[in-house]
Amino acid sequence: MPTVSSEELAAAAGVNSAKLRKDFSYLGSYGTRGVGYDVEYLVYQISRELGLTQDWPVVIVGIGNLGAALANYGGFASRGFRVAALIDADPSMAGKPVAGIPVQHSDELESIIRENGVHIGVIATPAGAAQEVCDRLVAAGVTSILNFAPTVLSVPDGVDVRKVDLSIELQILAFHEQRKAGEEAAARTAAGVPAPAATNATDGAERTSATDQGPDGDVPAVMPA
Amino acid sequence: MPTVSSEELAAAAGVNSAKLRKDFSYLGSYGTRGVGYDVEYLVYQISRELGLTQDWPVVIVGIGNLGAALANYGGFASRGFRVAALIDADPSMAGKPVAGIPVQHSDELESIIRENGVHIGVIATPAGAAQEVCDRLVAAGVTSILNFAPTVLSVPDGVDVRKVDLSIELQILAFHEQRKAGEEAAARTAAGVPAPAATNATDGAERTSATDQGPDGDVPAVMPA
DNA sequence: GACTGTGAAACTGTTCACAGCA
DNA sequence: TGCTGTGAACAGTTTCACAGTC
Repeated sequence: MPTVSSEELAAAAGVNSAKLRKDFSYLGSYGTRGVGYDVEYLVYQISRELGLTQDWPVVIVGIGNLGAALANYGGFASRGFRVAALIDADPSMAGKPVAGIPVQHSDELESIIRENGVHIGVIATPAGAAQEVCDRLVAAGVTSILNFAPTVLSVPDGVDVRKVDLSIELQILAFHEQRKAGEEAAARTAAGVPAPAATNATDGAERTSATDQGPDGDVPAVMPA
Repeated sequence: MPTVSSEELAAAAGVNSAKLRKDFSYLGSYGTRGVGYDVEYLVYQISRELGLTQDWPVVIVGIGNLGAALANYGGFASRGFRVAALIDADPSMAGKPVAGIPVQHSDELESIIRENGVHIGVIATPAGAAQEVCDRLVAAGVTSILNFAPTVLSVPDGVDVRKVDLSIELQILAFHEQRKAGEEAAARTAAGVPAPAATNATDGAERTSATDQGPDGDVPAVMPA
């Protein structure tokens, strides 16, 4: 399949073709009228725009179950990430290979970062250690941090942090599950009990049920502490 | 602190107070004019709306590093999730306790689901096994699936799937990292090279740098295959 | 006086619909 | 003729600003 139309791509992605064309147009005019998009060229252009053509060395700090899972995760290499080092505070881990990479002790953290020109760090430590690790990473030159520890990290301006909460996706599922149950109940009791306030409390958040398996706005932005 | 104002909450959440008040108003009128929101009551109302007051039994299928990490994750219990069972296809895992819960063989999958009234399943298997596990979960009564395997699952209507890709967050960081580098370069070359197309290609996506550490719309919705 | 709740205004994002090109 | 690229219409979201209540 050398070319693809916006219609085909849109169907595969579960969006409408106008949106897809408009989005692509922001990257440039990479399509051909009457024909569609050249697949190979399009993939290259999008990859470049997203930074997939670059090599990003990353370090993973905290080699417990999660750190090991991340180290073994195959998806990284194909997206331009290279695990430059695995770091753990436990001296008995030092030297042990995980996913074929020997674990290094956290004393080495600063020199590893500097020698490999690492800008991206992954924190998979227990909550208690996360802020200290974060501070050391930043001091050594890391400017982007992916945090799996259940703490909010404070960082200086210019450093990006993204926090991944493994339970938030479950919570979103439970939220919809609850709605499903509620709708059944409402359907049974001919005229359901009205919601306390505005009618759009029960808004159009039904999933498209199409190919939509991604994390996106399905839940109010504000959560309890 | 018995009560809290929309202003205080908004500052803590990194949003503006009007938005917060409007959002809360969709749940009902739980505040008091001149006073603010009663913290305990507010937490309860939001928890209820999000389904946190319910007990959700979940099963985790695939007890490798990631499955074990999930089983050990403390955040689940506090959000109303109860790990009803751990399931793995490897017979040598059977009976072995992980996070204090004995692993069960996948032959038991259907009976575990039925006996525990499980509606939510977590798939942490290799990609190859995911669709089969998914089909069995659905056949046994699961209607919400959290998929960590790098495959898109097909499910019948009425079943929710959320796919978690551990590398997508890294990719978002790399995307911003690339922009940081690009901006520096542009700043150095007095008048930077113009983007191929529209001016808003480089849009206002700078992170607020405030308390914003969550996954939210920072990246185009359409990704390469 | 302080703070919520909410219409209306401003803005942002999506979809339509079609001119323009291969 | 078929499909992109894009102004213009539309829809949805956020913010303003203030009336209403404690």
